[in-house]
Amino acid sequence: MHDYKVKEVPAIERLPKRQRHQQLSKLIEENPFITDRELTRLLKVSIQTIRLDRLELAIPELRERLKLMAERSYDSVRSLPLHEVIGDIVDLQLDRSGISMFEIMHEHVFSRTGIARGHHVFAQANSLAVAVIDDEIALTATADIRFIRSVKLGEKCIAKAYVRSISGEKSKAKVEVFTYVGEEMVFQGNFVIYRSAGEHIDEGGIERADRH
Amino acid sequence: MHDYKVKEVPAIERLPKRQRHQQLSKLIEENPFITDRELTRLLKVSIQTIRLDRLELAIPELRERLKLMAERSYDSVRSLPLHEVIGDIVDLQLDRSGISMFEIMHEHVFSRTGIARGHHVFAQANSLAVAVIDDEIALTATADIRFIRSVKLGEKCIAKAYVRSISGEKSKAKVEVFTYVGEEMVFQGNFVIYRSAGEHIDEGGIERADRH
DNA sequence: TACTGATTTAGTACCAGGTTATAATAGCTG
DNA sequence: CAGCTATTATAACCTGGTACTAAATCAGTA
Repeated sequence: MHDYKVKEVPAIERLPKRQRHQQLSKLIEENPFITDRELTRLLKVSIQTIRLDRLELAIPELRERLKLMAERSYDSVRSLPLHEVIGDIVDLQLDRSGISMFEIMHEHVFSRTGIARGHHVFAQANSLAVAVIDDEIALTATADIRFIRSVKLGEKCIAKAYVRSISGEKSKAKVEVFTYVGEEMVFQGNFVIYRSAGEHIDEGGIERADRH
Repeated sequence: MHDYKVKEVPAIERLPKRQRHQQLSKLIEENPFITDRELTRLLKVSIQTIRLDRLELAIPELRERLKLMAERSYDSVRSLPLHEVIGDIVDLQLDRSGISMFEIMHEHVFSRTGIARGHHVFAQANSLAVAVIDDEIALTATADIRFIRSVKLGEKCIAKAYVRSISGEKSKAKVEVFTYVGEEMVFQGNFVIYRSAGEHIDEGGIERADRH
């Protein structure tokens, strides 16, 4: 039984499936939270096809994907129940103070000078200022910042944030952040952070917020 | 109907449940990957009790926990774009003005609210402010910024930078940046940018911070 | 034309890890 | 004893799948 014949012909019109596979991979990579059912809508094929595709491409099911992501992050996370932060939080006292560490890598510097781009240093400080606020929603309102000296490739930035006032205005908090490399202060910022002040914003998304 | 009488009595022997709650919280915090069934083994109570406990303590089920963790990590993994200018420069007149465009994507927002993280909006403005300075080295010295309204997923931010002063101080330039979504101003910042001003700042041997 | 084989769709049974609701039981306590 | 809480049991249902079988569709080719 001469089984082969597909190989001999260049198989020009075998594209549709390949294309779909590419699209599928891309879609899932872009949004790992997508279900097969949602994918059927996007790719216009049956759910079985989606599943066969995932099987062929060795893409695990939604739950496995989320579990893998959770595991990966769990390893590197020091059990903060928190928001997203640039830099590693090494200490955090909500509504009081916080410390994060951020090492300047290649991708953070101007390649020609090895000097860190300002917004990375800012991002560390900003996300720490947001993280230290103990509230459901915290957004930066204003910031007054000073880059005291430039930070270079390989340096470790230690940012220390202090919540200065929660008084009076309930919906705003003032946070001071100082970033050091060693003993030396390299950045200083005064942030005003909007906070939800105990209000509950329900997006119908993930949480089940109400439940009583 | 006075619902409370537990309060009146010191409730000395109400401990077992409280204790279990404490243990439960701790166990789940230590290992968020644990299932209810495994918890029954550890706490020696029925699975219903575990679930009632989680209900009371507002601890979501395993899958929700993993999803939350995955979301947190997914957000932070995609921190800041690593390269050069953030946003697309659509117009640039060195030492005068510049315009860049930056679309807020999934990776720029808090997943729960769809609101962009401040440092991305800042990053666009900052990198534009640096780009507009016609010098070998340009670094942010200070910035005074205001987030006028929050920017949301899908919105296109148009940042316009104007170089306000090169006078007097040769080594500093003042740059104003306004960021708009449509007609609406969403961010405003005053940047002071250090520039090499013909002088040669020897940083790691190479010059020119940016551009191209 | 009929056969072959890949692809796609459909349908069923089953699973984990739950939620929701309802009821029964145990244990104390006034 | 009634009345209460806490616990356990039972059953129906849900999501987002896996595993398997089978049928339908299309393309090529002998």
